[in-house]
Amino acid sequence: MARRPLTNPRKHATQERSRATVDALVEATARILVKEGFDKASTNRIAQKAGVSIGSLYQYYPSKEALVAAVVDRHHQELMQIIRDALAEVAALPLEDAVRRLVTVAIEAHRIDPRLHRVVAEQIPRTGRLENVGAFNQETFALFRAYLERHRDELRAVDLGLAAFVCVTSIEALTHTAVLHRSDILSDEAVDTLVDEATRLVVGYLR
Amino acid sequence: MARRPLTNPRKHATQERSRATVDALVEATARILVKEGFDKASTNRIAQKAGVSIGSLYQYYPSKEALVAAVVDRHHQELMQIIRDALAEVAALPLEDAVRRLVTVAIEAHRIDPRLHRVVAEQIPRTGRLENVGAFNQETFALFRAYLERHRDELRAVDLGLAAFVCVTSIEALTHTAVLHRSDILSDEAVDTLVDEATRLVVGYLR
DNA sequence: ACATAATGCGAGCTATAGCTCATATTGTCT
DNA sequence: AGACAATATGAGCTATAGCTCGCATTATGT
Repeated sequence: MARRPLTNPRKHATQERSRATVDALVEATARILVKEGFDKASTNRIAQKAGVSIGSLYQYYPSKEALVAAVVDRHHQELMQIIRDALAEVAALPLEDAVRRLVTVAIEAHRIDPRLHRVVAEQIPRTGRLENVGAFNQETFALFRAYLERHRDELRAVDLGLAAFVCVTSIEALTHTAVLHRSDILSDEAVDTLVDEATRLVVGYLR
Repeated sequence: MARRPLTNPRKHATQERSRATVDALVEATARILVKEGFDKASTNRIAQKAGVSIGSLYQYYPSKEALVAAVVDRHHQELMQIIRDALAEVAALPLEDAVRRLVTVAIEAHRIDPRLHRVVAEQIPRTGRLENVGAFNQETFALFRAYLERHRDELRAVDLGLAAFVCVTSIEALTHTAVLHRSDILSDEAVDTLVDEATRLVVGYLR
């Protein structure tokens, strides 16, 4: 296996000024990745676009990969928060309502910044953040599983861990693929149909 | 958008000897990608491992990306053939039998060489082969849709194009994710359960 | 105000990746 | 056998990416 470069930030910035620098670097990295692709995202270019010197860049991030990883992590934090909120929101709703809402939220989340989402998905293997993604998914599985446990009376007999895997993976794939490769399915009228179908898929499976 | 390097082969090799050269190059690229990762796959290294001079490499492939694209394409051809065969095989089977068989085949296909499969999945964005993947999926959708048309009497009223999208995307995601990230679900005993669940998901949705 | 720490700077070094081209070898055809 | 095309070779050029380091500037605390 290839040895990966370090991807953790170097210092923890304490002053206001330096936090701004760090933010600018991550933001610039994201913008360049989206607009110009990974290859154009050289450290010099990132520093330039961030309005920061190359020296400062290396004070906070030990490598280009670390910056990309920061972008990936930031995006994942945002997504996880959306998922947590959504699952808290639907905790008491009956199965079908809950699933429908979750599917809708998933589509909305993917639509916030599809280009960044695509880039993040593409860059994950490079960042050595695959394990993090594993953890990320684990949390989602666990949260959804908790919902299922609470609503066990609405379900058929089924291993809840496995069911959570099946449902979450399917919903994620459908929304992800639709947003990134099938914008035709997502016209304002068509979205509702997709939501209906995904809901039916999951609900039909669970009971 | 970033301009991508050319990814098409340069000349078409006619003699026996040169075809061997080309094969060795693609094979070496695949091996290096799997064992050492994209960064270590320099053109010099590929040529060396293929037992071919760097000059010869550039006679057939204009860039490193072209070689990676060749690996991706080759893998996709193989997968598509498996899918075509499987769908031909189940064409006359009733819904549940057909789906169960397809899910099984999908898992088997992913298991042939999981590490290569993972690498290919990771490298697709870099190769500019996303459109090809689109086409690849289009064909799969079309083939499965044809099956659905033939068995319409077993299905509820549903847009077959959309249904094909939902089913194929779900099956692909479940098998892909299970093989790459959840080997626990794929122990010899557990596979059957996964097959059952995936089958139930899809069949329940379709009727 | 001064000392000390935190942050910022950017010219320039090192390494290596991608690639070319002049030349040599091997195959094909008559 | 000779001529022409196809294929193979690898030393070495060019460009640029990643990164360091010595020094300048700005903040903090007393």
